[in-house]
Amino acid sequence: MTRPSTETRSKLVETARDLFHRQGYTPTGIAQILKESGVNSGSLYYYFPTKEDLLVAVLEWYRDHIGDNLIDLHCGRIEDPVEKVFGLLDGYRQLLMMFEFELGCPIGALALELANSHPAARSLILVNFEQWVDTVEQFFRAVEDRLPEGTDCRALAVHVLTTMEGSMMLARTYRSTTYFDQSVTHLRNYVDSLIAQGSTWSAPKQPAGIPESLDN
Amino acid sequence: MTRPSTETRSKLVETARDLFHRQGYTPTGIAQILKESGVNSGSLYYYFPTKEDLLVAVLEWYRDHIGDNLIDLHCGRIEDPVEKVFGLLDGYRQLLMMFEFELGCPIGALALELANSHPAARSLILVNFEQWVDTVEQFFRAVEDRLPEGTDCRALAVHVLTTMEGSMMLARTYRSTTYFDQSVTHLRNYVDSLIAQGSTWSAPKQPAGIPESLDN
DNA sequence: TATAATTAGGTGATCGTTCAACAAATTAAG
DNA sequence: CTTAATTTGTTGAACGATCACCTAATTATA
Repeated sequence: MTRPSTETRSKLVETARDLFHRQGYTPTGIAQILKESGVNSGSLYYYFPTKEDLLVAVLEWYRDHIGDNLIDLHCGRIEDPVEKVFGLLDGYRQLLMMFEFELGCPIGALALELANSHPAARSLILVNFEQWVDTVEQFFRAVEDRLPEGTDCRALAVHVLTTMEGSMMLARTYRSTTYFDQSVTHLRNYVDSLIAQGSTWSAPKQPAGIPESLDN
Repeated sequence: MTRPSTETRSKLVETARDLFHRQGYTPTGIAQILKESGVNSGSLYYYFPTKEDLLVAVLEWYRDHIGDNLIDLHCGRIEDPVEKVFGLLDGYRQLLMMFEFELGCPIGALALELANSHPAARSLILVNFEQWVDTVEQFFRAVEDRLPEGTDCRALAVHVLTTMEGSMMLARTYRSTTYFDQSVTHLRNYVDSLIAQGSTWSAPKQPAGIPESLDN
């Protein structure tokens, strides 16, 4: 049975993706991936010489499907760009509740687990974050005229991402969306205040911290 | 040498704390803890029947020392409560830079790693978060009169925590404080707007999401 | 002498990984 | 068209290393 060339490979990526999401990278053993995918070890190592190569394939899958999976799914039908942002956050909220807080942001969890030890994973996680921020940035750019003049839409999108990641962390720890909701409510309140400000006032002032360039 | 009763034990907790912080719980092996602490395996299992018991001891240590370590250390000399909040965040920023983004929030990383699989750890992580939020809440309460009437200081403190955790995640991934700074700047901008609002306007409206009680 | 604590050499199980043999599909030769 | 050679993919039993953990003997304290 050598015909379904890529089928075995993609089944491995799919199984690994699910297990890494639920359990993390290190706690997930090769044996478990083999068992749940119904693939033998030799086939796995035919496609992925090391476990880390499989991890890279999973992160590449996320990179290539983040658009389909998150953005369009959660906020495709909403028209107002600002509502799209919070529709996206609500999508994550639904994910939390649907799987009883066992699943969070797959990228975020892997980020903290692997940032120090797996350089290849780190740079792919970085790319995933960039794409996420890109998307939210576009939403804000679409309403740039409603925001205070000179507002950095990308920095604002970054703030949305950090709020989301932090909120997911608390939600999974507390097994409750209470803190998630509280934090997102404050974020919404902030964005609202920016828009209210935008019609009359000027831009928010620049960072107080020491500026530094991004080096990846 | 049985005299220094707690010395062996506390050396184990200290070593485990450091390794869990740098590498995470699962990737840290008992053998490494024994090697770096200079303790034999029998002694470890005399105090901690399982690896998870050692983890619990580490989290209890954080619980009992969070006041000394984080709050007083980073923002003890600052007088204005709002500045204390952002002084605390700056403390984490310094931690990131001092250890070249290898160290983040020890609780946050463990939260994502263990929330699903280790119930005892989860509830202790929860307690640590609570203490952190308590502290920041007190800071906001001290300036409650400057905030819009009816502002939920605890919810605002939660928002600070989520921003911090999310910002640390991005900082460690990007190995840069740029995004950290951008997010914190927006948080500061928000708090400033609340204070500006507080002198004239009313409270921010209630959460849009479905309210839910905290169950731990 | 009773107890608290440490030493150090183990245990079986699981870790990620390897590999020789094999089967199916593709290509090339007759 | 048939057949042989080659490539592509799969099988499943192993490998050594490390995993968390155990325990009998020993030392120190009270």
